[in-house]
Amino acid sequence: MTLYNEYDRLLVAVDCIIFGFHGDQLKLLLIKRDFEPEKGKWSLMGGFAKKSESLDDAASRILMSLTGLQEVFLEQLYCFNQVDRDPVERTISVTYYSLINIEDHDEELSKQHDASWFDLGEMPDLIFDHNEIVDRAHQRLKYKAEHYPVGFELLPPKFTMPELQSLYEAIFETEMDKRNFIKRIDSLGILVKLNEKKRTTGKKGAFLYQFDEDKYKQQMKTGNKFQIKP
Amino acid sequence: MTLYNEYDRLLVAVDCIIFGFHGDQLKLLLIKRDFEPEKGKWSLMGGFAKKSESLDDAASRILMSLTGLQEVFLEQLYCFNQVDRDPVERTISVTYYSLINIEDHDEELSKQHDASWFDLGEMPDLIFDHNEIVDRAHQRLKYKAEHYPVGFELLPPKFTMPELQSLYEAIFETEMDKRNFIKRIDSLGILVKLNEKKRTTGKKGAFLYQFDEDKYKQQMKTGNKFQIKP
DNA sequence: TTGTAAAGTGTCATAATCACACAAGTATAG
DNA sequence: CTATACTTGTGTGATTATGACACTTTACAA
Repeated sequence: MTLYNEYDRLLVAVDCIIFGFHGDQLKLLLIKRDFEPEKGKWSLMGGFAKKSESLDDAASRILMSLTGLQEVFLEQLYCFNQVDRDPVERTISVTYYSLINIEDHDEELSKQHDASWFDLGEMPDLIFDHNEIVDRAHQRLKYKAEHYPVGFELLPPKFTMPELQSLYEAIFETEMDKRNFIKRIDSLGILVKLNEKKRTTGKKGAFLYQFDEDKYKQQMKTGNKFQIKP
Repeated sequence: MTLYNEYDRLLVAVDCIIFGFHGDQLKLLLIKRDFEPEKGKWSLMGGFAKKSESLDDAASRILMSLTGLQEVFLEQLYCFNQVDRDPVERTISVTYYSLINIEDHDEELSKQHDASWFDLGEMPDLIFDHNEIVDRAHQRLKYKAEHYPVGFELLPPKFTMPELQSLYEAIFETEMDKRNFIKRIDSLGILVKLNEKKRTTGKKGAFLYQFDEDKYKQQMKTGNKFQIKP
């Protein structure tokens, strides 16, 4: 076809912001680049879009190649489009953020990419506009976690209330009152309390809970709104 | 430079969702295509990204070319990226939505493009995935209007309370109680009440108000949150 | 002057939010 | 075996926000 001949074609990068949570800290998985430009600097994991592949699929592929994970939370964030953002050639970056259970990812793969986890509060300088991208991803995560049950994506399937609370505190960068927090979570009616305790923290041990997708859908159908306010 | 030689370059479309408001109705400005493919069908106004121009600038240019307007609310919405969304060639579309005062746009220009306004509830079938794009834009507008004072972009500088209310009702697709609505708006402390009345509707006439950007910033600084709930 | 159409105004009951402190359970150390 | 240390788990009441609700005012037109 020649219909669109007169127009420019652009390089389209797909970059992934990969969130994890461990030890009260919200974390990001970054790679140390072993290729030009900016070889040796830290950056988001990325790749280039292919003609025969959707960007959603490209993001999945890139995430898979670094973490070994598929079928995890992955959502488009924003298209960064400044003309000079990549010094080599005009490139736009369509970014995707992902929420993973940090225990699930393939450490072998991430070693191969010289990847490592950084606390969100202690990010190194990243290449190009990647620091700006991370900021926007964090903003989006705050919004998303407030209005949708995506926090559980960052936890193991079984988790304790104190863990859940400290996750939300990390996301929102606030402290919360534990009684009010539990009251709100309980009122959502979307968790199942198990008869097991996790004993690693403290001496008393804390009961484990599971998120129940069906209960969540049921609650939303009956007009209940998911919301966790900072 | 040859660093990125092995990668594909893609066509990048920039499409604009242009919202207006008139007579209690939220409206969209669409064009009847006079070019292939899908000549004669309705579509969003769009164009292609250029190598030497940011997408933000491209969106501005496209909006300007249809409406004559510059410096109006314009924000990136989403990058639509299905492989087969354009039958001619693989094209991704980075979309931008705009909120304009419908009285301000250049009718001459829109005539030249065979453009016309449609009520959001009575949209024709659009080309490609443009109906899906419109849905997403409306969702975003709902969110944005709830949390930021963007509604005023859709009104003339001076407007009445009933006009403002019917704007929000159109955006949220709900009805609101006018006493509670006015109470909430008043409590935001961001409007200036003028000593003029608009007499076109009804016989009594309604007082005119203006949005005050400075007051808004002041309110936000003092911890007041903008919010208009559906 | 009277009718009409839309604008403008206040109260109260209910629900949501927020601040706040002590007891319970258990592993470990003495 | 007893005491200690550490973290979990639980309830109430005051304050604030929300939502339902109906009549009066204004000014134009007949």
